Amino acid sequence: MTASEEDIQLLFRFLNEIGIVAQLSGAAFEKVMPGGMTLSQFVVLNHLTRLGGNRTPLQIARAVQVTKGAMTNTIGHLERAGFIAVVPDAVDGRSKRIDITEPGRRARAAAIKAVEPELRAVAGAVSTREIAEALPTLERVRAFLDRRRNG
Amino acid sequence: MTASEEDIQLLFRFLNEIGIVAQLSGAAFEKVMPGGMTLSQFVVLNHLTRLGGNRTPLQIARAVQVTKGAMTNTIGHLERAGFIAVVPDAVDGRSKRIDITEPGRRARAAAIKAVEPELRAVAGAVSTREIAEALPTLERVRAFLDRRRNG
DNA sequence: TGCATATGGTTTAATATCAAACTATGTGGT
DNA sequence: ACCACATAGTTTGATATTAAACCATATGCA
Repeated sequence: MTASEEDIQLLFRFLNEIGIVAQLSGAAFEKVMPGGMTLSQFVVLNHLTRLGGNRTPLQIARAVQVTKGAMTNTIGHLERAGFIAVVPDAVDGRSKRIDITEPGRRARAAAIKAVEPELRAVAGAVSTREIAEALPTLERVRAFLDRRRNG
Repeated sequence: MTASEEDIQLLFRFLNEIGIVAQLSGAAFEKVMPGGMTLSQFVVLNHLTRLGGNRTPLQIARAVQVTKGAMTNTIGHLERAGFIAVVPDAVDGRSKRIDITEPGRRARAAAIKAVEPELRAVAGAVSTREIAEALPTLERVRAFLDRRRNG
């Protein structure tokens, strides 16, 4: 079945709305972050915590959808802050291995604590049931765009 | 009813997913744009087309959620490209009035034509019915964040 | 072994964005 | 009329990001 004109309009509005929500929530996030932690920095710490450490910068960059150059920058900040440990890869001389440190874990926990009130506020305004229903759709869209980007 | 821990987790994932979709779709958008038109530029042209011209830069900035500084920049590009007309406001000496031009309309149409295949591809991968269902939720979240940002 | 090519990471140049300072104009109250 | 304050837009300085060039190391193949 081919998409009608209204379908296109709909999708357009959908993506437009997503763009704005992303912008607003990202800004709100950084506003409450302690110690000037950045969203990108947090995302890396979170990734390392949830999926485990011992990852290369490139792996992380791909996972969080930024270029390697951007990851070099973020990694630098996190390392200078003492939130991650960076060691050369034992077997591949080109590569590095990243692990979160104890201070890093604490910083992540503090960050989560800081956003929690914001998230609660959202949860108070929008039923979590509909959020739960919308999430799979978002995931499908993301998966599609992801696939399309790579090939 | 107060939000449970899982609700918070859910919302977090939700917003995270939104951030990634926004990034991927924005990048995909600019990739197919003709003449190096930028997403922000398109958004302004689109806004002027849909809601009518004779608007001030500040109105547009607020509508599309960027700072006035960013709007100064975007307006400059669009004007240099001949896509908008900028005239001083007749009654308020501080202000300007923006209108889209014929070339601007054509550029917008061309832009839409260029993204259409992309949107069709998305529509092929994700049912438009679920998109339609998710949209109101997004709008509610956006409205909330918007309200919260301002006051 | 050695060379072509691929891959991990850094650097560079350009750009968009933001917050905050600044300029100029309008507005309201005394 | 004046002065304090608000508002529209621009400018400035900092920063994150990207794409592309660049370096160093690995890998595959002759």
